[in-house]
Amino acid sequence: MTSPAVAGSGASVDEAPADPGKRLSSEERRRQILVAALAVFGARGYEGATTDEVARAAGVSQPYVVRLFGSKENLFLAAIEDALARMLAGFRAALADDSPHDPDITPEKAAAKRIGQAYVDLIAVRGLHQTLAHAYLLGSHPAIGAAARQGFAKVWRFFRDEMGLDADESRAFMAEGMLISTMIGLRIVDDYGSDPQITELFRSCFPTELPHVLEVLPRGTDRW
Amino acid sequence: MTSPAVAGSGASVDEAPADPGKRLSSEERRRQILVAALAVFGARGYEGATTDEVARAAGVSQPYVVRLFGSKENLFLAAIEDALARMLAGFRAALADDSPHDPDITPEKAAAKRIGQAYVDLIAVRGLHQTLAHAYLLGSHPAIGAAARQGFAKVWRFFRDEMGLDADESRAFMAEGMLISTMIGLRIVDDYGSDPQITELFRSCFPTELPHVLEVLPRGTDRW
DNA sequence: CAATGTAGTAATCGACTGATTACAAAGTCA
DNA sequence: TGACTTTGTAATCAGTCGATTACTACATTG
Repeated sequence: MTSPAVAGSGASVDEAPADPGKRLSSEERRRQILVAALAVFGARGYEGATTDEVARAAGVSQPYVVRLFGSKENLFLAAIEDALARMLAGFRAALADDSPHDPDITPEKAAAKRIGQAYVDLIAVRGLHQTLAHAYLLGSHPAIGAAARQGFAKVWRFFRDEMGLDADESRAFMAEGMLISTMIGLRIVDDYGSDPQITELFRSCFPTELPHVLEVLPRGTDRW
Repeated sequence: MTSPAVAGSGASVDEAPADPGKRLSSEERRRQILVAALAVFGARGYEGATTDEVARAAGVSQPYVVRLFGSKENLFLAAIEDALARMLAGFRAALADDSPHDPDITPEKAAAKRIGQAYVDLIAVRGLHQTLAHAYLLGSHPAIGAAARQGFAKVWRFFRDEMGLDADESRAFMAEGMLISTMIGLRIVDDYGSDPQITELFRSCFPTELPHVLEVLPRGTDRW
């Protein structure tokens, strides 16, 4: 395994392997591998990703990845659980944030804006949105499908119960989220500025966060 | 190849192989294979699907699938092109439909409703929504990513130019579409009725089309 | 009927990949 | 120091999959 950097059919996901020869606790190594896994699974999907690519991105050997997580399937399940936990943590922090906001809008509107921003900010966690989106499409898979449904329902419950939105508002929120995830997975940002239609679509989706999004999203030849 | 019906790790997609021994024109066979491809790619994704599974679903041998389309990648590209053409054809038919509508709503609202309905009706084309959604997540893939971006932009242009929506309305439309695709890919319908939260989410997404959706969407042990 | 083109398959190959095994090296602690 | 645990790798295997090759059977046409 570990083919000599043949650069597969498309993007390569190169995480910094950190300084070599360093021994870490298995817990810390596990966290590193999860970060790498989000990037690789996000770019290639569950089946398209290889444990070897995750390993190289994390700076460890392929067998070690398999041993730490038991199997590729378990690694993917751990990755989406991690992604979901990060997302809900970000949402809860944004919800609890009581810094002064524009007095012209209601506190509910202000909270909604913060949470939308938190969702967009998660773009910075490489592959998080894409990995979740991939998981959402694997409903037919016995193990992954069940986990994905549970995760999706968890987000729904956050909007309904913790944020206090009604069903229609929650649906609208999730719909915007799915669109944003789709556009990230599409790498539509690559065409921003070149195609006027795409530019318009992009502007419409990130009305306020545009500068931040363009900054945090690698473009052009940059691969992730 | 063609393992003896070992039923992979999850769903099996069994298309009727029609009566055997029948020779068809390559054009007709191509169409059959595209139907099978949508079902298989939709359930398993691009990398997860195998040309052998597509072949069995279409009732032909695996090498013939490869020969007719050149490669698995070309087959996938043909599948998403077919899916998109079907979708836009459905949209255009719904837009042109001038049957009498509720006089309480504007013609624009009525057209929007018809097109939403047309989108939901495409659920009947097995795997169409899911295959497109998979394609949308492969933005990093050199060939598929480019095709997916073009297709996505095509839909956007339909809403803006042919349907005459403004940017915000178009975005809202596409967002709802992405949410619907996600819920289909998740197979959330499987949990409809069992989990009250899911039932609510589902009802919120298909407010009017619910009976039709529940009818057209196979549930429970039924695999697709 | 011969000739040529078209639809289709069986067999098989080479590359890839997840997993396993066996082993090495570094820390830990009595 | 020496036994034991933990982190980590090299080597390799068995299964899978897309693609290729070589072939057969049916159809069409002159």
